[in-house]
Amino acid sequence: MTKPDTAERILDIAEKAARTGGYNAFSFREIAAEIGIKSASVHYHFPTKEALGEALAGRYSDNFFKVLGDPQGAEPAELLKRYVAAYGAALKQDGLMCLCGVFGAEIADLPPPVARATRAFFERNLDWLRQVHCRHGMAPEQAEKAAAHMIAALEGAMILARAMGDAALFDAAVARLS
Amino acid sequence: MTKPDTAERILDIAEKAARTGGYNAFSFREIAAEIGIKSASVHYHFPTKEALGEALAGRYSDNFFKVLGDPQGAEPAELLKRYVAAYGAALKQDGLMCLCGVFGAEIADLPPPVARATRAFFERNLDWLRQVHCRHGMAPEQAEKAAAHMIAALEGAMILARAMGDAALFDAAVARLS
DNA sequence: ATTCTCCTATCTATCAATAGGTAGATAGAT
DNA sequence: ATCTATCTACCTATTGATAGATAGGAGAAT
Repeated sequence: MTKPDTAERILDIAEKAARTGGYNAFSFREIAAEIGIKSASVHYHFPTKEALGEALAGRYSDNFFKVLGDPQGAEPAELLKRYVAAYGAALKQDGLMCLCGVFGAEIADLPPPVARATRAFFERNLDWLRQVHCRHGMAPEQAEKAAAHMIAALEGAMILARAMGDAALFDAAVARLS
Repeated sequence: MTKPDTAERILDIAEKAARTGGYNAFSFREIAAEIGIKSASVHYHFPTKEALGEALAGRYSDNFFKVLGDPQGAEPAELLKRYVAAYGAALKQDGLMCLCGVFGAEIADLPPPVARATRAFFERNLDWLRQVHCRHGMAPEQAEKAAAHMIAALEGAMILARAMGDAALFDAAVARLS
């Protein structure tokens, strides 16, 4: 039989809540209640909230880049299309914000380890995009700007679409990117 | 003498906290402590937290569009430059996020009146930009996309710059806009 | 085979801190 | 005498976190 893997379920539930309302939107008690255990048992798997938040951002980042694949792999144009689609999927399939987008908005109030993990996500994004743009024949200076622009447009597009309750606004906002 | 105008001070303090850590980052007690009154007195000016949040978003929006001015006023190119500068000022002068950007990221967890006021901010943004772009000779369809794109890029650029602790990333991300 | 030991994962029970909110009193100004 | 703005004192709910007990399984020692 498939083992419950409580730690994974904790992360799943916490991620969903965090991507809806930020770092304060998930609590040990709510997570425990949804699984059907006690809040003390959640502390067994993640000793503190900041440890849970850090694991959350780390797993989200890893999953994200597993989908994107090697920046030196497929054709640059194809990779960029895949990049935009990854954000779109997070919004439309999950119906949620980007976890690190939410954390990024409130970064100054996050515990240092969570803030670090959030920063790492954006650093990896910048790095991945810089590589792809350079392969596409762009000068390093321009690649840097293009990378920052793409991240910004996609994170902002998610906020705008969710705020207005209109997923079509996401597509409108990022139409010029791909 | 200048009267204290407690309500205004409450809004100032709450706005700063909210633009740092979102809706849960400001509390009646913290606001009261910073002013030097009791939390019950804050309830006198704003009966509930959602009323305070709503007033917060409303005032932020009004101030923002007072800076921008009439979309039918100055030259379109000049207006767009002013628009980008307004976001840049919010980030660099205040050192804070856009209030409605933070609220937008956690909109699904906000009390309905606060969510409405946040949506109204973005609606006004879309409207203002649509008008300016149309005046600039853009077709309505393209103006809609361009408007959504600008809002998204600017909100996202603020998140990225704050998350990475590097204001230059804001300029890099929005370089192509103006 | 039985017993002892250890680890895993959960439980009960509780703590101190903080949250938003309310009732009712009070001082001062109009 | 009324209104404004504050106070004191309290309530209930929720938060993250901890101490200590418990049940069950795995492996080793007898």
